[in-house]
Amino acid sequence: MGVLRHSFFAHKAPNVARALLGQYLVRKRGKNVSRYIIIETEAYDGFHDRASHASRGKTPRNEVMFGKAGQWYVYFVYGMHEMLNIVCGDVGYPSAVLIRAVGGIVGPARLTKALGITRAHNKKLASRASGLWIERSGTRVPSRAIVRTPRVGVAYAGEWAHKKWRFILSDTKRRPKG
DNA sequence: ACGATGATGAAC
DNA sequence: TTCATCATCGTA
Repeated sequence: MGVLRHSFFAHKAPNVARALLGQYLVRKRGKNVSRYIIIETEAYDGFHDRASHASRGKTPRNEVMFGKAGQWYVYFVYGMHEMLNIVCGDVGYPSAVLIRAVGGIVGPARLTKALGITRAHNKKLASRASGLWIERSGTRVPSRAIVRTPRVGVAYAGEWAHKKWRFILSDTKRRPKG
């Protein structure tokens, strides 16, 4: 399936976060290519979202969030963990989606560790050239398969903390009882 | 429940 | 230059 590019990401982060569920995160290391279905995301959107790094203006760390959609934003936190985000929205409008979990790997720090993603990917385009990209899945995700919750670890963010900007692809393997 | 572990940004 | 904070995780 096709590589997702700028036009997919140039929208508001919550919409992109939801649309990413069921798509494939693809990692190429050497000659080995692995695909992982995206099952959990979080949106960080705009100047006023107090949970977002961008809420205190542009800084050296977060400047990629203000740039063109479709770039990776990878940052270091807690002295040991790397977090993988994809930049969204229009140039000048800071937003990004944190990829928190893929099939078989749950947790944003576990994900980057397992796939060998580091700050070296920061500001790189999500493309084959960077060895890390996203491909469209053929199958449609019905909205009833998506669970929305508040974001994790942002209790400090006041009223922004309870926005339901975390999107989870619920277990589809169950069939309706009948 | 808590410590690991270091970059970041704001204050001074 | 110092300091509190941090989009987490493993061990207890």
